[in-house]
Amino acid sequence: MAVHNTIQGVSTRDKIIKLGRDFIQKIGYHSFRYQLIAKELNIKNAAVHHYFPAKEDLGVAVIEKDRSDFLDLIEAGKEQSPREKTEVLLTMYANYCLSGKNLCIIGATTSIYSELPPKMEKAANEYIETIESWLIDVLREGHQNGEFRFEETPENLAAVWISTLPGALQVAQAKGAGFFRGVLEQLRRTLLPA
Amino acid sequence: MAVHNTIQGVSTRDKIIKLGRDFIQKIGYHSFRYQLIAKELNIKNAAVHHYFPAKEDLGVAVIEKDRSDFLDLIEAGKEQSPREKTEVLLTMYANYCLSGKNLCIIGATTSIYSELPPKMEKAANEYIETIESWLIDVLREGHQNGEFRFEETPENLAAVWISTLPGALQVAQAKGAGFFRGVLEQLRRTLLPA
DNA sequence: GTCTATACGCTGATAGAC
DNA sequence: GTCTATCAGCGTATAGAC
Repeated sequence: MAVHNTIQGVSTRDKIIKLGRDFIQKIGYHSFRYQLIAKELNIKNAAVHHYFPAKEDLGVAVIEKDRSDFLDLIEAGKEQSPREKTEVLLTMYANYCLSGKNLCIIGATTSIYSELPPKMEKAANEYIETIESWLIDVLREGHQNGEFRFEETPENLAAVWISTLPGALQVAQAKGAGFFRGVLEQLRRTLLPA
Repeated sequence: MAVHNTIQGVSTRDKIIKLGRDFIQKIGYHSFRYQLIAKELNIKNAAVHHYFPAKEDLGVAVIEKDRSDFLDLIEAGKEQSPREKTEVLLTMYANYCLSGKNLCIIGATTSIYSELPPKMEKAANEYIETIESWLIDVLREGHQNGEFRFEETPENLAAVWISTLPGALQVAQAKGAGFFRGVLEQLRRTLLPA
């Protein structure tokens, strides 16, 4: 599909997913419209529907793309220390904040969770599960090798992190980037209590 | 206005605000419609518009009502210890989780922050500021009297709390109530590190 | 793959009678 | 204060030509 475009670099389909993700993270799934993507790509509404017949199809593709990118990221860093691995996650969120992405995928989906079409709910659950289970493993690994010194369970600590990061990204819109930096500083401390 | 209704108990206007808050916390501001309120009160769409001509007017009223309720709550507990005061906040959120309220007002507003009408943005900012400044004071008070033993600044710790609580409420929809309890347990520990 | 054109439903909102 | 009636606008989605 779209062979010539693929050869040139990025297919229209991939551009749509990328733009869809950008818009969803900036204004949320409900506020994002196909027209925004069409305008950006200088095509028409109907052309976007050619790739993703229903909006929820694109929604699922965006979630899965972001999950896939995350898996690539952790695969690339699998030889790093636990501390470095947690920094990957924190840096990812710091970049969201700095680049005007007001929501992560977790926040974008859970803030409208009760309204999600079944396929999107399923994709969101898998997405969250992926990050959570990875984080639990990283925390446990760091605890066992002595790099981390927290006293709570890796499960509970991971639960706090995947709640705090989406929440802080949202609240930082009202309180500013300094607010978010303070939260990051705090999360780092939870790994090494005095 | 609506004197006879007020005498009977609760005015239609107050019922609309209460229902508006319920719906906003369950399905979010964008998904909530006047028709849902009208149906619940056995009146028509136009009747709701009589009290709140524009949807954002009701949005503002809901935020201010929730802020007012919170102020009443902390006024009632002003003689409590810092520890008891923090429990008031945690219990409030635990009740959200248990009563099917998927979003707090902070989460409901910050998840669509970039799309908020100016008046709602202002109301949201005041709301967040109210909770944040109260919490900072409580944390500082508890630290000074020795009830809390955290090592970070009250400002940063408060920032974490008002990010974590809205975030955890959202994510708990996907992970279940046990997830939320784990987060609460963890937050309590941050006041008393080992 | 992209277009024009259009249908459709829904929601916010208004006018005016009662 | 509540109603009936109605509207305009928007967003999703489709049909069919090119």
